[in-house]
Amino acid sequence: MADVARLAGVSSQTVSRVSNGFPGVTEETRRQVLAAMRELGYRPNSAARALRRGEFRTLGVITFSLSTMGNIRTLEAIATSAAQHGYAVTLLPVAVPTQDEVNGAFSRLGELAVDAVIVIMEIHLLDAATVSLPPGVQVVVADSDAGDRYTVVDTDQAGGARDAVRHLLDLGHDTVWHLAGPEDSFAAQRRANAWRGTLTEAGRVPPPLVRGDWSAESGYRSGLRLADRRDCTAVFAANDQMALGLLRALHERGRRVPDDVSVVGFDDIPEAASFLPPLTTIHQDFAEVGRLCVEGVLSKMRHAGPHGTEHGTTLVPTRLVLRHSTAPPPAR
Amino acid sequence: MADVARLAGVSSQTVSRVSNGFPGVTEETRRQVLAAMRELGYRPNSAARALRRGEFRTLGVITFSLSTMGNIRTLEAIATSAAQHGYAVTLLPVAVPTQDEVNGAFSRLGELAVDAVIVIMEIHLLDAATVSLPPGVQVVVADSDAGDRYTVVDTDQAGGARDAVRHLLDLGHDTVWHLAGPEDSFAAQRRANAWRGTLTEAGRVPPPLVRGDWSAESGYRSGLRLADRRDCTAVFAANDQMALGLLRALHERGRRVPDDVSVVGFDDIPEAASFLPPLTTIHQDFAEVGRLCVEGVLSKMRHAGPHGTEHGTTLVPTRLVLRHSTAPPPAR
DNA sequence: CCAGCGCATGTTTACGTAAACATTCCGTGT
DNA sequence: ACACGGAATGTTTACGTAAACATGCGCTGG
Repeated sequence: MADVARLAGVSSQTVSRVSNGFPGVTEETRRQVLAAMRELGYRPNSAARALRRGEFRTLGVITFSLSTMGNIRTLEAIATSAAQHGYAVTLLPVAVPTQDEVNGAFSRLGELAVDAVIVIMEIHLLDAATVSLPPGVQVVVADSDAGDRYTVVDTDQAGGARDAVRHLLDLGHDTVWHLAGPEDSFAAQRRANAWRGTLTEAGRVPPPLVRGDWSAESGYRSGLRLADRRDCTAVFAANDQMALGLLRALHERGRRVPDDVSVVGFDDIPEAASFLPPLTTIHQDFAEVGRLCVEGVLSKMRHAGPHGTEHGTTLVPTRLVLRHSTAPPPAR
Repeated sequence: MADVARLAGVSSQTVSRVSNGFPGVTEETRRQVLAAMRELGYRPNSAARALRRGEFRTLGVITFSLSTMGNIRTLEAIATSAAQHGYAVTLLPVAVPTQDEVNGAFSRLGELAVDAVIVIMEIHLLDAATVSLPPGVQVVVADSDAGDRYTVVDTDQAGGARDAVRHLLDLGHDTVWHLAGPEDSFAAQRRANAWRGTLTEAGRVPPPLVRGDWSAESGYRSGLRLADRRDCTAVFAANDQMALGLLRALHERGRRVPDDVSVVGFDDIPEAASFLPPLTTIHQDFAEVGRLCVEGVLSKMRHAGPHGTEHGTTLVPTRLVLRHSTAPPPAR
């Protein structure tokens, strides 16, 4: 910076002003400074900048393995949205979802160059960890509940599940089976609860819940069992991958979709339109979730009161995407 | 830090030594300092640290949309591997793959808190951009070629494609059709070249190349055309998504897989095992690619000579995963 | 015609850390 | 007993930036 100032024949402070786009610099001077910067290949040193300003212009994102499509899409939206606000995003991968690992991530985060944190994670592992967060670092949680203790942005899991079940009921099915996600997932829990609730509200008897683990393979295994039940004509799978496995199992057992069995998924992954048959599913707007996470955390940073901010949950609506995996039940 | 020093009754320099795990501190003193740190909730300020040390312990990753499974898995491996080396990862998303966007990403990167850069991207957009990189920032490119100008880590695209084609030839097919990825992708180009080369070597006539864009939808569209050709008994799809679309098209047109047509994919996405039928495909080891990117860039940082380092390409081998989408051709 | 004001620019300083150098203190060998 | 060496710790300083404050200059209005 001193070199630039020397070359441009100004003081380093003026260089600083130009570099930050501050007013109070003549157009003429600005041009000279910019020219000097270019000539010397000057780059502001972000460490010094952060030290001086007391902020990093960086958001930390804590997440488990990026193996689920939802997390990835959310992450991508976060990165894009953060960039638009002039923030960078640094990734804090947590290899294994254990309390120890999460604690580790949070304590590493303590010495990390980050102004705020977005957590894409089930909440229960978070509870014991947050205490070690440096004061003043705001947190927003995606994909969880617990709006009373954290600021949460999430897909409207319940609404989506309700739409899926209603759609199948409207087609004339007596009841709807549910291929659920793993027990320790709040998203899975809420989809399952909404499924049960919607059925009960409609006066139907919820069949026993079938448990999967999000993977296509688990959908396939569950599907093999479901395929043998003649009274199963409609299945709501908690995600598209399991729906894919389910489709395969039904096909292998000679049960046609949608003629014999209707299937609805959840997520609307890009491939869902190319399943056999193309899958009717609940579309999640991950981009919106990511965007809201960023805006939420930035606004918390700006308005952080002395007594902390109040929390709450923001729900992002879903959308039922009709394709070809659902139909009225076969005539009896 | 000064507060900690005061409380522990030592100088700030001793605190620094403890905080960095340096030798030359009595066990007794160390304990006192650690206690003081805990009591005051001290966190080293990473901005000051970076300013003083001249390094950020952070790697930048530039990538297009995280929409392809390969990029994501590579990114995840990079993040994990970087964490193991004590490095954080910051994400530089490039929304649209245009020259302008890439240039923008690189210039933002100039003022970013990053010691080195890993680029997950096709090389041709990179050429004009790199010039603006701050000196001393090392670059490693994943998923591309151009080992003469950059240090590249990539899957052995050609080897994988060769294995796929040979497998089909070994089953007795006369020739193998190829459903290629988009023209501007080097990966697609290299898979296509290896496909053609392997056929020619074996004395077969390569059928016209069918062009897709990686999406399942494009695989479906191409598949509809392929399905009508009775002389097409074996297809090598350049990725699993297109293979999925292809499977759907063949099924719709009544051509059985693998009885009438054999299909081999590329990538081995987790869902491939649940396709109808389970897809024989080429497994890519993205985790290894990511790991090698990190190690490569770190080693370049350590051994950066005055005249720059020499480049080169590291290839990560693939593996043919046999499932149920391939069989000998139907008897004529 | 000059006081006074506002704008463009310069000077000083502090941000938190760690390298380099300085000091202290203790034990050992002669 | 004393000089010496080495280990533990302290002191000084610089890293690059930007806020706060200071300066100088031209222009306006009474």
